[in-house]
Amino acid sequence: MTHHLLDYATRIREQGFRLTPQRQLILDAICEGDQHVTFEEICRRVQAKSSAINQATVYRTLEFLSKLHLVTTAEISGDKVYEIATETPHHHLVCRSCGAVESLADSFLSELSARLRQEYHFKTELSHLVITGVCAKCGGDNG
Amino acid sequence: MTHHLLDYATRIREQGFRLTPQRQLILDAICEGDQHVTFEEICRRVQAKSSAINQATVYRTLEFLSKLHLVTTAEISGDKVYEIATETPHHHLVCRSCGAVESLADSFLSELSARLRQEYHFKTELSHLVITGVCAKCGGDNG
DNA sequence: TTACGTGCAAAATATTTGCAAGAAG
DNA sequence: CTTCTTGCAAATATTTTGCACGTAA
Repeated sequence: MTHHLLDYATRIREQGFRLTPQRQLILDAICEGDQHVTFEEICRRVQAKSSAINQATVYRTLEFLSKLHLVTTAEISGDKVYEIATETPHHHLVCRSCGAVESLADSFLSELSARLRQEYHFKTELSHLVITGVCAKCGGDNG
Repeated sequence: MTHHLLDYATRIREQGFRLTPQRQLILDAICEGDQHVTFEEICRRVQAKSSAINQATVYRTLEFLSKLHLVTTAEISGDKVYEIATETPHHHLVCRSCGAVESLADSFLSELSARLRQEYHFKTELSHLVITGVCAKCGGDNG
């Protein structure tokens, strides 16, 4: 996952905010996790690089980045997780048994979105949908 | 929403647990909310009827009822909410703008479930899926 | 230089736990 | 009776806040 830090910098500055080392580190920390990252994990990564970033700053920064739509949030098996917001939305299959997380292309949901739009006039904003179930490995599924 | 308390009683006793007044009150409180209820709301309702039920009991009971699959949980715009588990699953459309919550029949998701099962061997357990977006009223949608 | 951001520590919230007393079955 | 449950209060955990100092632009 490439980390277009310059883009982030621009998008932050465009809104009249500053790009601080703390914000960079936190963005890095989220990017490095190849998928979802918890608050705890973000703190760990960030503090490995710069020992003294305050937790309060992490809380404030995550809220800040969410407001700017640079970061999205979801809840996976009871844990709040963060992820870099991407151009093309994607979603996740989470196995209730082994906890495995698999990505799911947005196209899988386009039909559903279309129906909801037509029948309910509801415009889905599925940037980060989490679908729970049992994966192939755990289900002993063979058809 | 009918409250088949006897059924709950049976299902609780079947597992070797007891049906206490506290558990009844908490089940009532969840049923009375015509849709999702927060922890806070449950406490309020419960304490309106029996002034002195401890919060710790509510926490423990909700966990207990979840384990028995009598109650389901979801996260709606950052709030953990509880709902009575129904025979036929149903889901929710939540408007990010006005907060309105609309129910969605499970049939809307059957196609998606089928595809995930076929292509991923993933068995969905969508007891309480929350889809965020913008509702007709807020979207100014007309087609 | 001038707000915007951060660190810090304390406050406010939220959740969990141990244990003795109470009660359902 | 038996042991599952509750209440209570204390222990933890989590998140928020105020304020003075630091710093990006």
